[in-house]
Amino acid sequence: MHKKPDPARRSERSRQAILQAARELVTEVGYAKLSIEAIAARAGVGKQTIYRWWRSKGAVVFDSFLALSEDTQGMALPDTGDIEADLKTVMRATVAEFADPAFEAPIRALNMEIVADPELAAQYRDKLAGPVDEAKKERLRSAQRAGQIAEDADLDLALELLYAPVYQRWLLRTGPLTPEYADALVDAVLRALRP
Amino acid sequence: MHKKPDPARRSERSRQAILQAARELVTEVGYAKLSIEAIAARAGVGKQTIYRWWRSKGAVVFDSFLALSEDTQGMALPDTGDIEADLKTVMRATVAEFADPAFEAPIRALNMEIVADPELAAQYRDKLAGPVDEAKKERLRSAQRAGQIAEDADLDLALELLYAPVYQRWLLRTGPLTPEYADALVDAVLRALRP
Amino acid sequence: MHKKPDPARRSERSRQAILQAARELVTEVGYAKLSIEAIAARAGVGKQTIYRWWRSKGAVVFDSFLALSEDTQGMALPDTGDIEADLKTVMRATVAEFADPAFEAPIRALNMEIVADPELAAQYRDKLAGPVDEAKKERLRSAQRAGQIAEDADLDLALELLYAPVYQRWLLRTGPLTPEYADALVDAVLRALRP
Amino acid sequence: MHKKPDPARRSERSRQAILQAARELVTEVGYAKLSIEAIAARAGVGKQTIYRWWRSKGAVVFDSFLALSEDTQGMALPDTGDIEADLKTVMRATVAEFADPAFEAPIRALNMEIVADPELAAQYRDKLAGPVDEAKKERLRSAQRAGQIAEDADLDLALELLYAPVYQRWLLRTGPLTPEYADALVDAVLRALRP
DNA sequence: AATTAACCGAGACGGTACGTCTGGTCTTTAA
DNA sequence: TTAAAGACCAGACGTACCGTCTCGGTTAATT
Repeated sequence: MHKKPDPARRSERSRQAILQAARELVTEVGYAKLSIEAIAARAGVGKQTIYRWWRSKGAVVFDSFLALSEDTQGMALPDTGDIEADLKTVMRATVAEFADPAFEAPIRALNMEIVADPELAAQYRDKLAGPVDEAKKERLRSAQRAGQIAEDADLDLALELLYAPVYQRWLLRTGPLTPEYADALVDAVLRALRP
Repeated sequence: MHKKPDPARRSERSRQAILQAARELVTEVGYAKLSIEAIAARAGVGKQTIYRWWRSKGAVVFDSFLALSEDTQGMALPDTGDIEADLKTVMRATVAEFADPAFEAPIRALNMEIVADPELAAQYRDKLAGPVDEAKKERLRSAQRAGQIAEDADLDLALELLYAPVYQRWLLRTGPLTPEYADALVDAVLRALRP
Repeated sequence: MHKKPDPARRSERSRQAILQAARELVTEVGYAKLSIEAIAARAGVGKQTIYRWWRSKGAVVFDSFLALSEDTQGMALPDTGDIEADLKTVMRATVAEFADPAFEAPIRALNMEIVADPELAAQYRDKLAGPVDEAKKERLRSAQRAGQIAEDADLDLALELLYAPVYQRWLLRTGPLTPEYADALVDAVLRALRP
Repeated sequence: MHKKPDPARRSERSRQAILQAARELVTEVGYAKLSIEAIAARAGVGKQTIYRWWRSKGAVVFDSFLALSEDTQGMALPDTGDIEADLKTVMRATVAEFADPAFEAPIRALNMEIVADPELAAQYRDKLAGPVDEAKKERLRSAQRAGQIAEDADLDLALELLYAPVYQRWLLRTGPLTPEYADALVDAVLRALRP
């Protein structure tokens, strides 16, 4: 019979050290060359302590990003009343973030994990993407109330039309991520959403 | 000094055996648990023969899919004169293909490779995605000539608006891939492209 | 500072459970594969309780045998007046005991411990071998008084001549342990000890 | 299915390095704390190379001693015509060898292995003990021819009477190993073997 | 009766080593 | 020269135990 570990006895110090080590190593050697052995060594922790609390290397890396963005919660998008200007601001920022080489390696690692592991994908949706998407939809609803977007527009689809092209370009490296691209994207999507 | 292998001397029988073994093993054990060792054993081939001709596990898997779709070349999209109907036909087919569980494992493996390895991504663009995209753009150009789409529309962006949402939904498992979804997507994109 | 445990507070129930578990496990999995972890689990006892009272795995196993043979104390050898007959009786019994496959594993384990650990060897001499050897020497002294053995014979050496060959045969598996062998041994040793 | 390695392809260089490393480490850290991991590291060899050719840690250590004494073969005992003097010379040397603290650790390790593993015990008999015992018996036969030992004496038993007591004293640390002890032993055994 | 100090079961912890698996290189033999 | 075969060095895998530690919960002997 398999006994589950008792979470009450979990060492917070070890947990933090492991997550930090994972974050550091992903940026240093990349996700593919990352080993649990190295994480344990860097964190000054026995390997078993990792295996006790995480299912896989991916779960550790995933949690290390979760922990990072726990303070990103509750943010709201700018609302100047001009949906076009606001969206362009947001999308230009998004595009710039993706283009930042410092985030390249870890975010790509995170995405590989999510693609490969449905369970992590679910966690990602619930804990990271979900709240952010809700904030984005709230801004779009505000635009609906202002009559800038059709009342019957499918906001989930709208979000996908806005973000999926950027995501795909970045993930598959199929094109440059420039501010002009962000603007063109917003223009096109707003045309599709016009009342 | 390192001598490059002479492609003329390459054993076609071994190459085919390796590609087939790779294809079989990807579907059987998944990409993550696939090993060069296992491919060599299944193909009845020395490991060196694999290392001589491919850079990495990913390159072998990638080639094994290339070989499969070599006959998919030169296809053209339907052109009944009604861009909306034609696109809905195509997108419904695309959505159905993605939803097919039989292709799930290998296609996901292929995408993981492309995401992780920029060189394979380039090959993918040139040899697989490129020709298909060109055919799709050709259909859109035909619609432009027919006045169904704005003359100055950015066709690359148009393709991304059509396909990226589907790709993202599938890759991140963020939503169901239904015919209704395909139709809604086409409707939205055509609104964005209207003259 | 390190505080020694207070023997008065020792749980007799735990002690017995540990010794019994050790005995069972030695016969089941052999001494080499025996672990303190397994003993603790089988005995339903915390690991610390073992470490508190014993220095090593060997010490536990050793004690578990000590406990078994605590009732063997105070026995005396047969004395019919005929040293040859008596010794043959005793040596035949000894040989039979060694040949019994049921005792093979645990006794071998005990011997490995004694060979490896001088401190346990000392305990063994004092608590197990010593009394038995004294009884054997007493029988030889009786034979000396009866004039069947030289008065100046070295009885320690005599015991070694009798028992070491049997012990060696058993330990190194260098030959069969038969009643005939026991008789031949007694004959030879008695020739060496003749007045 | 399990494939046996091909001995023809075995690397002699690796074999020697492993045996030497094993010999060094046994004397440095003792048998109990010896690890295959350490042997591989010291020998500059992959662990698999050890597991490929040896069943266990014990087998490696055993072989490392075998290799050492391969040149000890074919030796003969002194034969001055005086069996008592010759035996005392030999037994004093044997006793001195056992008492040498430099050989203590490795020889004890070797014996633990032989005691624990019947297969190694068989190898030990055939390759190490056998030839030496034959040489000893040859000397005794010579004494038989000279009329110093009974013609019908059991020479195997004679050897055991001579060597087992020394072996037991050393193994169980039950007494000192002095030249006087060697002499007393020879005296006693010769009395037992007298014609 | 309340306090208190030790033992107790339990099990997490930092570690070491296990025996296996794979990566990528090198060598041998045959075609 | 290429290929099959497979030994080699290297090192990560996930597991088993080590011996230490901390946690609540008895238990027994003082207060």
